[in-house]
Amino acid sequence: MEYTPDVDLDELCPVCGDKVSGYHYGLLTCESCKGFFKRTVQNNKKYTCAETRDCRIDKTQRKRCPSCRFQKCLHVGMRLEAVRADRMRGGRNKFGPMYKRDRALKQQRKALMQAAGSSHDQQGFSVHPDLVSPRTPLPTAQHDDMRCLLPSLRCLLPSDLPSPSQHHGNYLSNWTINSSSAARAYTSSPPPGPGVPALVLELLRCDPDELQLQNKSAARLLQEQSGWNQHGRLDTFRLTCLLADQMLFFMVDWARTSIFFKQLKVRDQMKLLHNCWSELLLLDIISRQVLYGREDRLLLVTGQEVELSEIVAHASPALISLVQRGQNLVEKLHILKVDRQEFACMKFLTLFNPDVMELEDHQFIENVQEQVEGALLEYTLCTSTRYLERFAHLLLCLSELRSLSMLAEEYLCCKQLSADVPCNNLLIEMLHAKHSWP
DNA sequence: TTAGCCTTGAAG
DNA sequence: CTTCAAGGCTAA
Repeated sequence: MEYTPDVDLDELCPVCGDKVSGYHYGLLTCESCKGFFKRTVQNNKKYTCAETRDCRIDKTQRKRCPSCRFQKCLHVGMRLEAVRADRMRGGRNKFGPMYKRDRALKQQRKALMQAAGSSHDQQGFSVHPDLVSPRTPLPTAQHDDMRCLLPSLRCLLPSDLPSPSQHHGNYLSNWTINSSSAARAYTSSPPPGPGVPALVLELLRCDPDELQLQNKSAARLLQEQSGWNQHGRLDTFRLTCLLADQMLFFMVDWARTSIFFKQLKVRDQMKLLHNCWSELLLLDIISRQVLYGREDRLLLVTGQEVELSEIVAHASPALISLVQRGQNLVEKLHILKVDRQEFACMKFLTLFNPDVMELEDHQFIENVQEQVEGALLEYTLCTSTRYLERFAHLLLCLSELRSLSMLAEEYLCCKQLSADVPCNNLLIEMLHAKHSWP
């Protein structure tokens, strides 16, 4: 078993891919990007891109476009506040504890990956190499402060840690909005980059960190698996439901802390989520494939991969057609090279659906829909020459997503009728909600 | 301007 | 005391 004592330093700089030299301005970066970021912020430098604001930044080309380099610095999560206005040397800043937590998280992640890798090898699972040395931004303070929200754990595993009391019984009915922590999350937004609409940046900031999702879901899955292994073989479908259930909790957590959504009354929040949960779930899976996935494999939220051929080999015709339609959509979005910004907009467009019946704050929801649509259009205008066509394609994908999600819900309903779905979880609550509204 | 190495100094 | 992420310096 390979062991590297210096866990942090074998990673690559998320900006340019060079060797990292330590934590700088919020995350692990190389020495040169540290210096570049410092010079840019200290001297209040303004750059302009001579190309189309999407220059590749790597070790050999990082000097060519400072504009895109700085943009990337901000995008991966380097923090302006960490550059000191008074230029005081030495000492520590408020990020110290965050660095410490991040180190612990990485350590834990590494152990998890080793455990997951060895225990899944016989089952055809593998671990995505890009995710072992991540290219996603590091967790920020706001994510670290978020408590681990897994109330479903309570119902499925009663012996587990106690969860907050508001999560007893019906998961959504008496769920409360923690506005103070939500407000804190958006107090310091980076300055809008050239061409990227401020709202798009804001929506992107609401996106959870992929690595944290991985850690939480992988830990949960391993725990479940160890429990099952004592009593018999693990059931794949049951495991899938568990994973979907987990993803639903992440989704609810994302929504409740997101801009606009947190301003809504709980009743409207529930209606919106009940309406679009399956779309958001699929969009989440699909965006993961487009952004990080590899061909002919399904990348799970846990960071594990499953061969598509393996799924198809064991699936019913209904499931096979679902998988194929999903793959077509992945392919389409992949060709379009849809990025995180656009996916973030698409998530909000899906969530803020003004067609939902009996909304109390219908006007507001319609406004949000229009604002996000406008921001997405503006964004495509900056990033694509054939922006109208691109924008139309993206909306078309959303409508395909809608019909796909309806098929998926039908599939789940059939499965549930045959009592294959484990009951008493958020997935089933969502499945039933749409039909049981007054 | 860049990027590797140096100095500093509060936190642990 | 040690640590290590800030800022500083300087040759290329």
